[in-house]
Amino acid sequence: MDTRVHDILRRNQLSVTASREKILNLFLTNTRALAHADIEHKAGERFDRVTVYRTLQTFVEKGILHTIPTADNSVRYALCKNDCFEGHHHDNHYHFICSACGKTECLEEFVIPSVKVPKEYLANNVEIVVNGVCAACRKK
Amino acid sequence: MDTRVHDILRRNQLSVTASREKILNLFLTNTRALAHADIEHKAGERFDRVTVYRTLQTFVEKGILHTIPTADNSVRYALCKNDCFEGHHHDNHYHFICSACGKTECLEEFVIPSVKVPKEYLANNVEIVVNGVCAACRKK
DNA sequence: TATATTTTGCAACACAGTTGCATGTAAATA
DNA sequence: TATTTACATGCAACTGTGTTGCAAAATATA
Ligand SMILES: [Mn+2]
Ligand SMILES: [Mn+2]
Ligand SMILES: [Zn+2]
Ligand SMILES: [Zn+2]
Repeated sequence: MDTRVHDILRRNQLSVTASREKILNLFLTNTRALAHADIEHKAGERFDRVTVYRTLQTFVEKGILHTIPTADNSVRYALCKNDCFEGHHHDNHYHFICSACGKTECLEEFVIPSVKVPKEYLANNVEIVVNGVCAACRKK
Repeated sequence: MDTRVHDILRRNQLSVTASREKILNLFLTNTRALAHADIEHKAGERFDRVTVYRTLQTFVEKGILHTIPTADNSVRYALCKNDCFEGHHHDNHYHFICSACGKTECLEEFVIPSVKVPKEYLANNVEIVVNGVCAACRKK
């Protein structure tokens, strides 16, 4: 169990429970984003489906996780950087999904390009998802 | 009923049925993208849920409609331009969703900006959805 | 019009996600 | 540490969305 797990939960005024520890640990020990099903399989078996849903919901509300929109309309979750907090996400980055292995990554190192909108329109937020093949899969 | 309805169906080797006419007409007489629920309400009442699903599926396969990914994971459909055909979509544009009225538009007039990916990665396809407020809603 | 081919509606199902409520567990307090 | 209080969990039941098989109906074709 990653040592940060306990701290992150306390910092967010969450009581430390087995399911929260287990699920948060999954994200701290994996670089890739996880779908609900991944979590239910890896952490699950031991926890009720509803508990997994509620835990993920809580983590998103607290700014511990953020969701990633995908073209196939399945929700994935990834760790937020430290500057997200309750009700205020600042996840100014876009995402990459490998079509071969399904790996989903936050690309935090690149700047979101500016995107045009029609005259008189106001753009608040730009969601970008890049589909492609990751380095590991290209070598195969 | 829009005069193009019949032609579009025949051009795509689809038999002309009441549900296909009605649903296709909805898209030709609306500029905005429609969700399944919109269609079921506007065209529905008269058609079975399953028929609406199958009709939309067929239209997407034929290249008459394309789907739009949204952050809230609900599928929306919009008319393709003429250069899409069976199994080959060429919808190189991004989308705008108004957070006030829900209007969803294809922004065909702008170029998709180039987006960086990590070294050794291959980018195949970039999905962009801009959330904001449309001109009509800003004036209110 | 008669026939072959598609499409439709219905029922039944699968799956994701939500809600209410009683019980169990963690945190706060004494 | 023992007690109290607040919160998290599991279960059952439910809703919404999308799919499938099949018989009946509608369409296209000759
Ligand atoms: Mn991210
Ligand atoms: Mn479009
Ligand atoms: Zn990969
Ligand atoms: Zn609007």
